[in-house]
Amino acid sequence: MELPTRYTPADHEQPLYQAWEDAGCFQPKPDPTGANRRYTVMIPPPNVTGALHMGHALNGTVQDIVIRHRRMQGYETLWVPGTDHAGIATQAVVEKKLFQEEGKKREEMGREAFLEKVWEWKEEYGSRILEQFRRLGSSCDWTRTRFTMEEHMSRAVRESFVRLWKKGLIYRGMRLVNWDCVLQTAISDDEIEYASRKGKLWYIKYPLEAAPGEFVTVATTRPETMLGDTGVAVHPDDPRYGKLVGTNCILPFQDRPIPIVADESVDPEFGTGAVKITPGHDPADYERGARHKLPTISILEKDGRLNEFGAPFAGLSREAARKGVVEGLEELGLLEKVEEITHNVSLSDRSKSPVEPMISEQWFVKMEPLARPAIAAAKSGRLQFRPERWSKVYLNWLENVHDWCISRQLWWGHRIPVWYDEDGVGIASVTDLEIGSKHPETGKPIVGQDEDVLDTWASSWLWPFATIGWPDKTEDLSRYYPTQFLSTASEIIYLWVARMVMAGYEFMDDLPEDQRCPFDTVNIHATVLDAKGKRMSKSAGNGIDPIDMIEQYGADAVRYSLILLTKEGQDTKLAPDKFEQGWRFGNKVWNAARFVLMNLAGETQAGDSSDAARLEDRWILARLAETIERVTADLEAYSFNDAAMALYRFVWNDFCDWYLELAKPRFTSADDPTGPAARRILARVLGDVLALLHPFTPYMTEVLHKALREALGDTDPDYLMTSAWPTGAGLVADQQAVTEMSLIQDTVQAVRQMRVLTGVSERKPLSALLVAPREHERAALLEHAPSVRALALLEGYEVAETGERPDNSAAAVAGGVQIFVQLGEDVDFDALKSQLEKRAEKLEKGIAQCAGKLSNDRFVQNADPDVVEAERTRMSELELELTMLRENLAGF
RNA sequence: GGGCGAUUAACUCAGUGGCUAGAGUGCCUCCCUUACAAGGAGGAGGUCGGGGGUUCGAAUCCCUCAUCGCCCA
Repeated sequence: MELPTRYTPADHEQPLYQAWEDAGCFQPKPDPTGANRRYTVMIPPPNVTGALHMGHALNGTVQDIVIRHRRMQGYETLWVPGTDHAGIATQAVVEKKLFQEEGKKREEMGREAFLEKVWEWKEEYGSRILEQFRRLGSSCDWTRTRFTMEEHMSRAVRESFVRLWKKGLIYRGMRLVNWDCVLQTAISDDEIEYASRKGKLWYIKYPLEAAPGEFVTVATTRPETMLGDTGVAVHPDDPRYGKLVGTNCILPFQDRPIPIVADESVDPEFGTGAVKITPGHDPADYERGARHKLPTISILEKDGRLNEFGAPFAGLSREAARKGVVEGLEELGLLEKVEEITHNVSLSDRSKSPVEPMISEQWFVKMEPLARPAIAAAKSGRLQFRPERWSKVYLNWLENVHDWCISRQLWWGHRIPVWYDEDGVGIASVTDLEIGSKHPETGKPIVGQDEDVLDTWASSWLWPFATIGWPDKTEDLSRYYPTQFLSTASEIIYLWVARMVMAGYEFMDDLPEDQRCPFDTVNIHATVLDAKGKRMSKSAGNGIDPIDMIEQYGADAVRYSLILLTKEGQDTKLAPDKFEQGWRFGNKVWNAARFVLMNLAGETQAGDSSDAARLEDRWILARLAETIERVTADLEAYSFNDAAMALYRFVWNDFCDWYLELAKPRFTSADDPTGPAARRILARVLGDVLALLHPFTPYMTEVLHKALREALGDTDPDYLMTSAWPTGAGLVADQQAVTEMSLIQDTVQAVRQMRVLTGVSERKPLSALLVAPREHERAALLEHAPSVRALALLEGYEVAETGERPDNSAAAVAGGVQIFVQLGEDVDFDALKSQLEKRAEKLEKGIAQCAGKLSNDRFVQNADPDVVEAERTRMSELELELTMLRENLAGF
């Protein structure tokens, strides 16, 4: 089997992905152990209008690692993919497209025709982000792909709505909500973005009713809202205004008297310390107004124009009204001053227009009863967060939860399943109610359905169970719920995670209490930042497109790099060249595999510790055993970065740097008796490494696995993806081999260092005398002489208990072994000498530290006996080495 | 304003009480040795943000200050 010298991801990725999919590898298979272990992950459904960004790529990688690892362990695994219908975003995209391409507005088309256009758009463009998840290698079961607007999800949404309705948890009311005047809908908090803008602070004088010619001055950034003012607030302890509390001032333009009230929430430092109260257009004022029983006036129409309460500016847009108000105040002499300020403004995520807090009639869900079990789940440990600290964010939100505004004035979404009779009395129903049919409670004829749709989250909070059948009692639902792992971004903890937990407890109520929580572990992945530490965002244009990186470096490199760079829960700064690390590692693995394959020479068996013929065999298999154990434990603990690092070190620093080099001489002569053992061990190590790496780098490992299996004579190998996870069977964690091997490594490195520091070519054969006073080191150096000689290129090789330094020799120390190497005539020892001196200083420092500790009675008495013993051992090792070093230095 | 996180080598980051504080990149010297020059061998480089405290012992725990960032209001 010949592999090309380089791996070309583009040649393999898509065909391989297709092959896996065609073979049904992504679909759940029963646990072969018969233990019925199952592992389910639900993808956080990306926005159907979205494109893959680095956060998705990281999160997709994390989920795929988890699911591939569990699949290989034999769990019956299911990863459900899908998208959410993103009400506002999608409607806005389609509206914009329609207007640009056909010059049509949705109002002209009507609801049904418009929704048809949205579905057409979805069919054409809506699978883009899922296609991008495929590029990443995500092993989702695509046969179970879900979309929050599909028929089945609709039924689930209606069922959930009706259940809550029947329990009295849904109500309708006039509330202050975030209003998008362009899209003309209520929007949720998460659909708002904040931008720092230059603005003005206007100081407006309100005449005092009882004292003509005197004023109270309020400062505001939004002067036009004064038309809806119903009061002025000051801090109760503010001496400037104490005597005014309880009196009225007169609202300019409308000459309405409004009261001056004292309220703790006022910041005396802001502006003049007196603030206008506009309950109809400011959330803080809404609460102040409620506390002081002030009326609420809404001065805006749904499109942002002023209504009759905005007199004398009725009919003007917000912007025109502001201009009119400011000019009018100037004319009236009521504008005290204007300051330039920088402040945060709230913009609608989609329309980029300023968000207008506005009173309107909306549907709400009472959250407090739903929150209770969700709080208990986190407190009892039933629900775990990783990193744990995020549970605080979750609990803080749930413990201060507000009722949830679930209605949106959109067309694209689940229409609220409420029908009204002629008196406007509503009833929720799972099935459509015919116009003219009798209202089940009032008996009066039904006249129509509520026009509004539900917030997208009102469907996505059902995701963990509605995707697998709920409200039907399906086989999937009973098999795969509750799930085990949810990985998502921190900003979505309360918007989505908390709501899913609430929904799980509320709607999966036919399960025992501890089975209702929708997942065991919530993993909060790192936030991906740009090279300057700023959040990547489309609007800032500082994002790195994962697909570009996949095309440049390959999906495996992108995945592995992301995991190497990202310690769980710690934000990560990313630049395009960071992906080189994963790419280099892939190249290393590829070439190590090439070496193995070109040296197998017909061997068909992968070996184990019983094959070990030499020290390096016992050593690499011991290290393999350690690595398998470590990686398995790390993955089970969701420590992806640790697992990836452990594999990196094993593959590069142990297998490639040492084992492959030591194996080479065993293949040069065909009759080397240890050749077959080396071949079997290479096959074993490579095979296990590919399996361990597979969750991280699925494509390349699958390609190499096939090549390896074929080289071992397996003509029709199984996919690595569905092969068994390594267990370390047959491997001995031989600690003595590890210790002996490090003596060999230290000795070789000491000789290499001598060569470089004295300028003697690494290709020039030399003679060495190794003086090892201790028997075990002497024995090891003798036994493993071929290894040392090969790696250090030593022609002459002598090991002795005692010995004098030969003339013209360089000297070094490796642990308790003195190394004398004859380099030839006229060699400059200065560099070597100063290196040895530096080493001696370091040893002295270490010895001083040890001595300090050991001479401290309190250390000896209080510290763990093992620690004290280790310190003593270390001290004597350092002293031995220093003594040898001093002898050597004296000889230069 | 509230909460959270970060500050360790030139850069990006590991390292939560005990080996001589590590890795990748970058840098310097040497090497195209038949897996890989996308590589190999060797090397330089850190008073672990400042200050205080706890401890036999602190990068690690506590307090405090500073700077940066994120989330929420």
